Order: sequence, then C-alpha cells, then structure tokens
Amino acid sequence: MKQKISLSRDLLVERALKIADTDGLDALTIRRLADEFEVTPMAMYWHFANKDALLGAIGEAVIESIPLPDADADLENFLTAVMTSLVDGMRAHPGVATLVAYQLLRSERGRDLTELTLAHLTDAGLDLDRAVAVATNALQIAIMLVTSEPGLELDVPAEEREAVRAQKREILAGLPADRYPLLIASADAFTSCEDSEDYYELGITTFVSGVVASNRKK
Amino acid sequence: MKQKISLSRDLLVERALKIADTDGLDALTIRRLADEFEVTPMAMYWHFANKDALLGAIGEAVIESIPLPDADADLENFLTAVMTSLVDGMRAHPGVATLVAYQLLRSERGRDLTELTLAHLTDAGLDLDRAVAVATNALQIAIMLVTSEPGLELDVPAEEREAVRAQKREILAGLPADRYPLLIASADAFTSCEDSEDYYELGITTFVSGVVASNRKK
DNA sequence: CTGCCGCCTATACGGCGTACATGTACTACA
DNA sequence: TGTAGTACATGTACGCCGTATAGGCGGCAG
Repeated sequence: MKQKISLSRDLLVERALKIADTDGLDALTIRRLADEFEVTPMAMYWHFANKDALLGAIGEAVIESIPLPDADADLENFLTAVMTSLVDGMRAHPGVATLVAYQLLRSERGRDLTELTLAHLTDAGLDLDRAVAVATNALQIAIMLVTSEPGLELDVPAEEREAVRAQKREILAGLPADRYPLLIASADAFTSCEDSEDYYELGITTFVSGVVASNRKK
Repeated sequence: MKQKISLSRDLLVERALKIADTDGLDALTIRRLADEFEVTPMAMYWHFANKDALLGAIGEAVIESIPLPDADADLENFLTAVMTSLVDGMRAHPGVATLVAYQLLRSERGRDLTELTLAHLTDAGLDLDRAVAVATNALQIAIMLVTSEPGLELDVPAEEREAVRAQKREILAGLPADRYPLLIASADAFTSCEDSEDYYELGITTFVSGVVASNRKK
C-alpha cells in the first residue's frame, strides 16, 4: 500500500547495485536499502536470508551481465577476449567487483565462462590442474585490475579520495631527490592513471602473453 | 599497574597482527584488541588516532618485514625475486595482505622496493609511465595471489571454510556432465590447491614472463 | 465467514567505532 | 617537599550496524 510497487528480489538487487555504484559498497546497508523503498529494514529479510545472500545476488547479477566471448579463436585471442569481457562487465560496477569471485561457480554464466576457458587452455596443451590454476588466476586478475585502478581508490569514501591523492603527492614531493629520483619523477603516474584504457590493456596483455609464453616454454 | 607491561604502539600492532592471523581481519576490533590487554577500548585511542591508523600501522609492519632483494640481476630474475619477496612476506600474515597496498609509498621499505623496481624496469627500456604501471601491477598481483590462494578462503570465518568448500564440491558434482565435463573433472583443483608453492610459482612466472615478453615485443 | 499465507512492521539485543569528560600515577621543577 | 604538568587510562554515552523474535494485516481459497 505504501510503496508504489511491490518489492522483489530483482528490484532490491537493482537498487542495491545503484547504491553501491554511487556511494560504495560500505554504504550499502540493510537499513539504507530499506529506506530507499520507505520500508522497515526487516522487510529485506523476507527476500534475502541475510546480508550475505543479498551480496551474493549482487555478485551474480554482475557476472550474469558478462557476455560469453566468441569461442572461435586461438588461445591468445580468446584469453584476451574473456579478460576484456570480465573487465568491462565489472567496470560497470567497480564497487562490487569483489563479490564476483565467490559467484564464479555458483552462477551459470560463471560456469560457462570457466568451462569454455578450460577448454581453450587444455586444447592448447595445458594439463587440467594447470588450466584450472590459470583460469582462476585470470578472473582474480580481472577483478584486481578493476578494484585497484589507480585514481579510483575504491576503499575510500569518495569525498576523501582527492585528499588521499593529495597526501600521496605530498609524500612523494617531500622525498630526498638523490635517493628516490624515479619515485619523484613519477608522482603523477602513481596518483592516477592518465588513460584507463591503457591501464587495462597493459594488465590484460601482460597476463595473456605471460600465459602464452609460459606454455610455449614448457 | 593492572597490566603486566605498559602498552605501546609496537606492542599493540604485534598483538593486533596475532589476532588477525588467528581469527581473521574481521575479528580485529578495537574492543577485542583492548580486551587482550585487559584495558578499556578507549585506551587504544591514545596510541592510534582511529582504527584506520591501527590498520595502517599493521600494513606498515608487514611491508617493513619484506627484505629488499638483490639488485644485481637481469629484469627477469629481479622481478621474480621481488615478487617472491612480496609474496613470502605477506604469506606470513595473509589476513592483512590487503592492508599493504595502501602503505606502499607511505613506508620506507615500500618506497625502496618501488624505486628499485622502477630502476630495473626503466633500465630494461620501459618508459617511466609504463614502468610505474608494471610495478603497481606487480604489487597488486602479489597481494591478490596471497589473498585468494585457493582453499584458504580468507573472507570466510575459518570455521565455515570447510562448509564452503563442501558446498562448492556439491555444486560441481551436481552439474550436467555433458555440458561441464572439465568443470566436473577438476572439482578438486577448484576447492583447494594441492601445492601452494606451485600455485605461487605459476602466478609469479606468468606475470614475470608476461612483462618480459611484452617488453621484447614492443 | 474463516483460515491460511505472503509480505511487512515493531521492538529489542548485542556489537561496532568513537566523541567527550574525567581520573590517576609519575616526573620535573619550585 | 609541595605543586603543576604530562602521559596514559577509565567511564559514559551516541549512533550506526546486522538480525532474532513476535506480531500484524490484506487478499485469496475453502
């Protein structure tokens, strides 16, 4: 009666995602989410067993939004495509990227992505154990790239971000020039990345060519 | 008078580290730490401005414990050495590895490590911006390897870890065999890594050879 | 008309970080 | 030897958090 539209898991997940996107994962609390719908906090517990279940659902939503890349490609191109897919999917919601790992095998899209990746890796000659290790690594690196994009500072409450960056620059500026010439010269590069696309491309190609190179060597 | 030995920053950090090691970072609360010394929670605030300062000090302690690797080595060997150094240092306290990134440029050891790494990378022909990106990446990967070692499940409260693994195996076992043959075949590999050393070696060499290969290519 | 069921409310508890005010020992100087 | 100051700890309280437990309340089936 009070709320315009009846609550539902999907609606709640959608709004929760919006909160995390705008104010960070820390701002996403049961009470805050309930407030958004002008409803009692305990109302959330009808739709989710507990907060972890809500977070799980968010992670699942993100991972389900990630497209399955084309299977017709050699290892290098395929790996690049999955990583790009993962990174792009999570960049849409960087605050909750950490929730994705847990859902990898619990969501259908995650399983499809993993199975496909394992297939490519074993086809390229890796034994299964190694393929699993590489595939897991790929996801973790994708997550890590997103959560620690320089200049994003996700772990800090948004309005302090500039202050943190300023403090960092100050530290670097105050360093003895004879001992830390490179650190000082690269102060800007440390406080933010001038081009996000370059940042992600570097991270991905480093990983992919590492996999390819190690495989060739063996 | 009440406590056997007077409190001090170092003593508090040491004990905090022990708490995080045994019961996880979530278990490390101001109140819990105070209890360990049979002292009021507010006593902590004499030694640390707030909880973040405590966490910062912990991160610093960990990073200061990491030895500076030998500088006389080619890029590949040096990178391997730094990564190994970082990983080993953090593996001693996996629960707090996440705190290290923030302290990289705020602690002396972190700056020395970074400056040295930048020197090797630029010597190898990378321009400074790229060197910074690679160096940052190296640290993040080291942290990631430690925090997400399969079978460790740091984000889960220790006594639930086995349950989580069991649930994961159950999911994999219940999957349709025609669609997910590889996933099913590798159930064990997903729930824990049989050999930690192999896991870290793979992660490190993949990264290092990726850097070397990308550099050669360019 | 009645009873159930789906969804939400009311109240309360214990835990968290921490602001603010208040001791209490010890040290140094008069 | 008294006294002021400083280093360190306590006491109390506030506003957050997740959530256990119990109780409504509307609509649909019998």
